[in-house]
Amino acid sequence: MYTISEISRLTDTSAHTIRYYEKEGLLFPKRQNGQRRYDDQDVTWLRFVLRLRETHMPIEQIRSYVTLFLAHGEQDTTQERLALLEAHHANVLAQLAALQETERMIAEKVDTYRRLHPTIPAPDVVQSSENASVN
Amino acid sequence: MYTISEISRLTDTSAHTIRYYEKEGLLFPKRQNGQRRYDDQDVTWLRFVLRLRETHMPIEQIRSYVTLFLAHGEQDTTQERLALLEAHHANVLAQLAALQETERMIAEKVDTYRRLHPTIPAPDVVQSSENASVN
DNA sequence: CTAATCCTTAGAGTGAACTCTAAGTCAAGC
DNA sequence: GCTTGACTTAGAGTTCACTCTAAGGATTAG
Repeated sequence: MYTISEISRLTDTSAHTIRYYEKEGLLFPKRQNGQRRYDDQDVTWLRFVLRLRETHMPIEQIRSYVTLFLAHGEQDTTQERLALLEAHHANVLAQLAALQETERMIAEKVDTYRRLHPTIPAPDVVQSSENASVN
Repeated sequence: MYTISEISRLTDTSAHTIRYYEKEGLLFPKRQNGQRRYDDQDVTWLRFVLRLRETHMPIEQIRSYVTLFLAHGEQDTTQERLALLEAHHANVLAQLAALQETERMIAEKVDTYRRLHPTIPAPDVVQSSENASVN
């Protein structure tokens, strides 16, 4: 069982943010004499939440997911949760595609720069001179 | 030569945003009797800017890049521009890595769901039943 | 015992990137 | 010439996700 400062250290996230996430309904730790206590499962869950955030899933959507999870027991919310997850999955795949295309564009631009200016040291790229225009 | 409403349509970006980008120093179209006119190069450039934004390059950094470009002629700003681009390139690669890992986590979770609930139709996944816990 | 950590409420502040409005003027296309 | 679109300035408003503060009280660890 971890205190807030411990999980804060473990996940490299400020206690402020962790309390904020709780207020937003993303976390729900146990309490010991009023103080928050987090177990390993909570740590794992927070890490997953942070990952979702890194991939720009809005807090509100994460909350929907959690809400469905908590509603489970009264009704079977599996399908809805699966749908949410798959929607975000699609989203992540789209982000991946966009990133890859941009990556390609940038790499190409960098390459063109290098070809135009063979004087600049490159980290292991074979250069051929050619003409092209770059912004 | 396109008007603002035309480039707006072409890039699926509001005229508001396009003027905002110009105010922020990212665009600099020609003028005809005071009205903005965009050529194909401007369209290409705007598209590149949008891509950079999609990959979360801050406007300020894009502006730095543009500023260097405009300063070119007085001095050679190639190295600085290259540095900026490569920094963002590294950034994009990091984003890619994060996304891929999250993608894997989500795919795994979806898979576990499916394994726990073989009743839900899956789009071409062979299922084996096993027990596991999912959030 | 004492210092460090934690709690709460309630709200203010921040920064980024838009997004929109209003008012009045001017240009373009048919 | 009329309608539609474009212009400007200047600023207000919005959304999102934090981020921080203050005040006063409780708990924990050494």
